[in-house]
Amino acid sequence: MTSTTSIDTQEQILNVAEQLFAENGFAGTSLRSVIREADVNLSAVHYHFGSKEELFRATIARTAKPIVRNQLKQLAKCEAKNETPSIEEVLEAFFTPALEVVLNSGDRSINCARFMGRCRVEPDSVREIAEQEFEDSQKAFLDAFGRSLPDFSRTELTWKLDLVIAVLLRVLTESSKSGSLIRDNSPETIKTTVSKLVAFLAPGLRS
Amino acid sequence: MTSTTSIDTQEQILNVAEQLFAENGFAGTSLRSVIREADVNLSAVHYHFGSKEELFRATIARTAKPIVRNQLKQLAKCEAKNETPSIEEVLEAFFTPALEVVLNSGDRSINCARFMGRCRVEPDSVREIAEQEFEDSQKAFLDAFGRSLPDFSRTELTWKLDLVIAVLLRVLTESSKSGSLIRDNSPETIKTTVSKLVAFLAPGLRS
DNA sequence: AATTTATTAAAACAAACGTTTGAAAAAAGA
DNA sequence: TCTTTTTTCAAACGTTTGTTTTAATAAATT
Repeated sequence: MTSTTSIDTQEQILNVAEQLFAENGFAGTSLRSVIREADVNLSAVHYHFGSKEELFRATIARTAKPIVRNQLKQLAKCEAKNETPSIEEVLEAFFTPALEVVLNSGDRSINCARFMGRCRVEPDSVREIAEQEFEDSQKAFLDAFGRSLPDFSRTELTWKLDLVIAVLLRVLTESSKSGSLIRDNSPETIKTTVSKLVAFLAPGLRS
Repeated sequence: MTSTTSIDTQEQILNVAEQLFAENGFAGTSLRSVIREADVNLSAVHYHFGSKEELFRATIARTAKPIVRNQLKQLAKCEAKNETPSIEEVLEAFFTPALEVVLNSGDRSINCARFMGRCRVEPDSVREIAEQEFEDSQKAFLDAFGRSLPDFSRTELTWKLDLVIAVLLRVLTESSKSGSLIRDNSPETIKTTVSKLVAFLAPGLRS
């Protein structure tokens, strides 16, 4: 079935595509620049993925799926322990999986962070592809916000969750730069980053 | 010198370029799509601006210059009144001019907001052009943060200012959508939006 | 070993890209 | 009015784009 070399080809294309999509966006990335750096034939991308758009979908799905899965799992766990968890716990369940998945991606960490950030500002047609991959998480956490902060309207919680995501993505995107919130990829760095983020945002969410 | 028709041509190109750069980014926007919608000749953009890159620079400069000027003015004013203003006053001096300029741009409001947001995630070569236009403001407000929050290190204040900008841009970008923080362009909406933003961020900045 | 399937390779396609050119038209200055 | 400058226009330049086609090679199956 799936021979070793073909898996390598697919993965190599995905890795390079992730980097170039992150740096130059969907429109700014040509398939030829991808195959040049991935050292594969131009036809390989159409053979394995079908089109440029399908390649984009596969690229975001690879990162989004484990994040969403772990976010929902951690949210469920903290709601099992406590019927109405605090907003701090909800934020923790939101941030931790994202930071873990991204920061534990080895060499891909920075690309995968910047790629997610970039997805959010792609043109509508491209952005929708990415948003589909996160919509389960987004819906679940908006509900969780509603239970933890019952005094606010749905619209108020909507823009607040939106800003929480903006902050998370900014932190991930800038994680490699000097003066960043994130210093390394160790487990305790993730924990302290999460609590810094929670401390930064929780008061404003209650206000 | 500058005939009426030529000013109209330049402005029309700038308006359309702003919209398309905002929607599709620098690489995703072709000069041909600009001139098509602006209803001018292809050569007009090279005649008036020189190149696609120079057109981009002119587009961001038009919005950035009045924002930066008013931010610095308001910051100076509030520091004249009070040697060490509170972080709330500093945030207010940062947010108000940006919201005013963007929301008072008539039809261009949404394009000009989304364009600024997009500039921040352009590839390095393009992003630098935009960052040059804001660097005076960014430097001044980092210093102001340092005076208002003397207990934090420069690196801590750097990522905090960075997140403040991320939140501001997200609010501006989403200003047209339902469930947004901003409901209309009236002066009192600007004031209440600013105080909501200040309330949302100031506690986290002190933490 | 023979045959079928999966994968890679090279070449070509029309369409769209940023930029340049040289001439026509419009506006301004004398 | 005549001359000069400014602005517009159509056409073409050489590249690059995503995709398709056809053939060659490698791997798996029988």
